Amino acid sequence: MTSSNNDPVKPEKSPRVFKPDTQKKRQEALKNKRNRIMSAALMLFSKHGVNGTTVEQIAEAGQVSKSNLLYYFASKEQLYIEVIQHLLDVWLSPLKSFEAHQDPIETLSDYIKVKLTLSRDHPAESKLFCMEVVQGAPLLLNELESPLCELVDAKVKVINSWIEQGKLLPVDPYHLIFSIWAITQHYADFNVQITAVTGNDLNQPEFFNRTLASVKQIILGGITPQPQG
Amino acid sequence: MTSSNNDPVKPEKSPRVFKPDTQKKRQEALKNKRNRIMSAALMLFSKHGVNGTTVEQIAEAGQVSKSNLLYYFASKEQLYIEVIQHLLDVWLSPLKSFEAHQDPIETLSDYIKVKLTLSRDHPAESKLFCMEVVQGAPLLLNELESPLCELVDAKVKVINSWIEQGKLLPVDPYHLIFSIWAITQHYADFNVQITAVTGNDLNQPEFFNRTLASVKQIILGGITPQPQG
DNA sequence: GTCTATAATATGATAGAC
DNA sequence: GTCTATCATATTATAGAC
Repeated sequence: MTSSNNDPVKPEKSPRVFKPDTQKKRQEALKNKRNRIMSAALMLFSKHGVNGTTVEQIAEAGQVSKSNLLYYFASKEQLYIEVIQHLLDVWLSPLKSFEAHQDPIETLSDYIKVKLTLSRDHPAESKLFCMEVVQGAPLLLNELESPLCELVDAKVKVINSWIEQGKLLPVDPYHLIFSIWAITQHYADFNVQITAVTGNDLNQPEFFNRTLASVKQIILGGITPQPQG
Repeated sequence: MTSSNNDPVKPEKSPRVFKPDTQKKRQEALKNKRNRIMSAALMLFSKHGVNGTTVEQIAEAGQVSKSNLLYYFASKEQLYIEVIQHLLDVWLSPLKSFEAHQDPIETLSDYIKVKLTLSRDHPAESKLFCMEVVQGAPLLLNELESPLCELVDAKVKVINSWIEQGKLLPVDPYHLIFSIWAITQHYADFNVQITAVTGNDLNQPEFFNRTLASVKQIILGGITPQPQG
């Protein structure tokens, strides 16, 4: 990076053969470029769909040439697959964080907050996931189905145990989970409609907080046991 | 074109010049053909997106030739626009049916049922609407925004009046409406995921009823006033 | 109104120099 | 690794006969 090569167009690409960590830097640069491309692809895919996005548009947004992009990714489909797979990491993680020994209302409340925060901070991921599933998840389903079912089944058991302990009013755990997903993701996926109707979006802190409170109230209000007496 | 033309491929296209209602029949046939094409387009657009669907595929599904399709619709985009516009009729109608003088829980309950029934019986419409909005509703927004806002604002007033009368616990009306939309539409749009997780879909009557009951419980449970004492 | 070419273009992907 | 052609193909739309 300190070499005499100061090409302003690609400052990250000046590996010095003298340095011992050249290999590492090279790999980093490569990784960064791939990430940049994938990030650009995610954005564009989520806005215009996969088939509505050209390789050239992605290349431009990722600040590489079209053929250079195809050097890093064998094909557009391969790029799409990698973007989708990368999505799943972001997507499945929040569900892992709720456990039976915790207070159900608090746990569900946290989960709603995490999901709504995800909708605010990663709308492109939410939208692309949405479109993929809406269209039948041709790519996603094989990879998603098994881990998703396991995760959901585990959480269903947790919810059922809460109900048995009287900590939660009786409710179908599957539909409870679906409802939380549906509502929280709706604020990302349908943000255009929401903004059209309310004039607000989740990036406005007051609106975020109001939304969070309302969603909690609606979802949790019907399943919170009343204090006896 | 006279009665002797019994081409079996297109049985609906045999208008007899002798009959006085030839004009009418012709227009009907034309309308039917347009409807068939639009119906095929809706199905394919909802499955593969607009850009993932070719005119030829639509033509095949609609049982017309590609060039014949382009005789009825000036362009693919024009066809798409008409499909989307046709959607709105189906889409905005159910919201019209709730009024202030009715019982709120019953009214909201009916609305949820109507919306969930729509998800069961018109999943393609739901999905295409979803994809269009997710992608920013480039076509839809101009047409949708104004009538949607009016409708929503009117319903918000109804809900607020219910709350003032103590018939409904305090809740943000906008988020209540969004939540109902989100959950009910989720069962159409994400049906692949729901089937993957539960093994069921809304076309199974038991599952439909269980879903309806759960959604009602979750949505209405938190906003139904408790009987005093 | 319907069909068979065919034009016009867009786009994914490759070849080969550097 | 990156670039400049360029190929190969898919696809929208049109022209013109019937």
